[in-house]
Amino acid sequence: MGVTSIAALRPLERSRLYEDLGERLGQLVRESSMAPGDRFPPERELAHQLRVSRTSVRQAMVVLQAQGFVDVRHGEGIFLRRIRGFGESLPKLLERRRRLPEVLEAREALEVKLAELAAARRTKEDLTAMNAALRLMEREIRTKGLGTDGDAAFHHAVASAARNQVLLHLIDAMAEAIKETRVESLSEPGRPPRSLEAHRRILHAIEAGTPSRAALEMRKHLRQVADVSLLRWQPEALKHG
Amino acid sequence: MGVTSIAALRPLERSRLYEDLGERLGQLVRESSMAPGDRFPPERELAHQLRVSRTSVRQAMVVLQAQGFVDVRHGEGIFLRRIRGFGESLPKLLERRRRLPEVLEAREALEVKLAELAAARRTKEDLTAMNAALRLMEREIRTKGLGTDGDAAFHHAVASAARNQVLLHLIDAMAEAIKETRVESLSEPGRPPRSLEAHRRILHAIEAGTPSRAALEMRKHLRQVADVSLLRWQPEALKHG
DNA sequence: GGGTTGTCAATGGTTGGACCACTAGACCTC
DNA sequence: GAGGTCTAGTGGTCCAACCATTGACAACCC
Repeated sequence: MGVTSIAALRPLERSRLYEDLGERLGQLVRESSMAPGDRFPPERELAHQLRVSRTSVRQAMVVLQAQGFVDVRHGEGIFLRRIRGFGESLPKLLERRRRLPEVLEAREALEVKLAELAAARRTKEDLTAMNAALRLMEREIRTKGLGTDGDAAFHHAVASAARNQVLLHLIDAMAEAIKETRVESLSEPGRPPRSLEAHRRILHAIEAGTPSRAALEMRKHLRQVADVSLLRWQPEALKHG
Repeated sequence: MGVTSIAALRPLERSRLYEDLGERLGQLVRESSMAPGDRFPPERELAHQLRVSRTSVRQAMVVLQAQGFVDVRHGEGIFLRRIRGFGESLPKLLERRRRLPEVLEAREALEVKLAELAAARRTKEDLTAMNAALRLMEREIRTKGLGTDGDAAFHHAVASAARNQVLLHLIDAMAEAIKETRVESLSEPGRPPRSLEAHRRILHAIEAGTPSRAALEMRKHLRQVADVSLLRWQPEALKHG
């Protein structure tokens, strides 16, 4: 075995200072019995005590603010909003491949509802978009592709038709992880044509305006998607690393 | 009517510079035909062209990075990851009260699935927590409270029992908005005791380990919650401002 | 020629310090 | 006491410098 496989020689990746600070602040929150509404020490003091510049503290805070964990009020101070998951961002959570089973479950939760709503609210334009997506998928498959682009376009069209920005935002936040599940699933032999058929059934239900049937077809479809060895659920206890 | 109600005199809230920058970058992304993978201009140049300090550009980028919209690579540059929803954070989206109907729909999507999973995966400890939550809710109601704390504790216990960190993260991100819907709903006359009953039925299903029934009961419960005038769906077109 | 090494410019990462803007509370005046 | 004024504390923004990483290319060596 060559030197390249020695664990100690893998490229060491340095985290950014503001990320470390975020974690540190998480510790602070969890270990100091702070409650929602409590004020943090001033930025200047945090900077001094943690031996970093105020700029770095601010970067950390700006992120926490955007994630809704703290409330930064000009002239007043920085206040804790919620404790659970403090500092954990979804992108970071989704990076780990072993989370794919969880992603599938979340995807089902969201997309079944999206299909249901889409059946009730879709416009003519929405249906046009869905049809176009399926034609694209068909073309991809005919030319020996997996049909991932058409697949993605279809699900996006459904999500748009549901007219719910909150749901749309949640599903978008998982977009990248979902893409992985899509590739994983469509790579299974014989899968693309079956997937196309499933999509057609979903579209018919949405076209017919029958929410419950749309939900049902979407659920069936996603269960099928999840039925790939790599994507199956494993209890926490069995996972390594 | 006093001067206090003149719209122009409401406390004008200044947005932060980095927030504006985020939006501006969003414009840039949408209007300049950038594609995922493309590189942004260097921070220094953006700062110069937008007439702001590099610090402010960096704050904006740090947020976008945390939200997964860009990829910041030391020594290389900043790269676009995804376009849809660029710069829109969930907390900001949820701030608007008129989104409550959408929140309810998202909540149903997630919690029905959580209940289903909880019925399959709950441990003895999970059930203990759920029972404790219901006892708390009962106590609150007996003392003329709304039972919101017990309600929250119960739903949290269910979410934990589902053993899915992704779903947990999503529901947590909406925690504050959900709290509003909870108060809104439990304030309806006669609602708390009925809500408690619904919770009992959910718990029984989870206890019995019957996912489909747990899902059903949770759905019924949440439809009930949503049945309050303020929380009903209104099409975009009818909304003001 | 072909690989190795050194150098350098571009670019993000971090710092310290200055000054601005907002808030709440202390204080003063009447 | 009501009202205004002042001020200390705190976040918001800017600047200029320097550090760290990357990639490209020149210089070198065999």
